[in-house]
Amino acid sequence: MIKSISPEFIQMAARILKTMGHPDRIKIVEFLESGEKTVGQIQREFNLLQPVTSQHLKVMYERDIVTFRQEGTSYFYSLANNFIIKILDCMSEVQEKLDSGEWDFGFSKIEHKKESV
Amino acid sequence: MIKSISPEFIQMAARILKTMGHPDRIKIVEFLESGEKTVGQIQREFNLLQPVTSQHLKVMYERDIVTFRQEGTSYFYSLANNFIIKILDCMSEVQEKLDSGEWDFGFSKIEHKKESV
DNA sequence: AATAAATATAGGAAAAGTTTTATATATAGG
DNA sequence: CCTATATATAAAACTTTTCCTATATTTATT
Repeated sequence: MIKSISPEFIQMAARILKTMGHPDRIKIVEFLESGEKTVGQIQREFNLLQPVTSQHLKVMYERDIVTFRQEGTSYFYSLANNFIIKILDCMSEVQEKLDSGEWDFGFSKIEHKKESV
Repeated sequence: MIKSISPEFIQMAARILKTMGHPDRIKIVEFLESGEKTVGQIQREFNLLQPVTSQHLKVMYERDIVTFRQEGTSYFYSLANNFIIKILDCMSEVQEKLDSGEWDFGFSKIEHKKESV
């Protein structure tokens, strides 16, 4: 029997994948994997503008990717669910395969167009 | 030791996740998991307009998610790499956990706002 | 050669996402 | 109270997607 993914799940997954489809956000989420971080820590870690950092976090909060707790003027953000962790795991597995040469996508280059648009 | 994902990989992953962040495209890719399909088969399976189907496939082709072979007037599309399969696996694992009640994201509601007191 | 079938491409409008600059809010410390 | 710090929010300018309608291209068939 073939697995079938339910429509509601697909909707939810699409929202999450789309949201995660941004380099900064992948980095942030990966950073959060090691534990909660304040906005300032995240901002400094990746050299982001403060509003950009806040906005990424806000979007991810609205989409249930991160959550936070406030303590004084600090906001500690952390991962909100296991799906995200799964996705991170998935990514590192894939990177391992690529590193080991077991897989080769043939598009190690960032730029890579078969067709211009 | 903490895994670290390389910058180039992050760029690539972001592109793929973003592209996969669309319900139709998740469905299409899942459909392709069982083997190559023509545009018409895909279109009929999900009741999509023909140009929409073609466009999704074109975008996914440009981003190395699918590939195709032509035979007469038919274009047979199939999955282009293992990352995609990993992502699909990841999604079905997550769905299983949700179904079994082992996990609960608690966000069935679409709207969900951070409100001050 | 004419036609049909399958699919691609083009163009534009609407929607969604991103970035920048500016400002507001809330808390802690003096 | 006043000020500094940390973070959020707002608004506008852009940039990218997405979706729709229309049309083009290619191959097969008659």
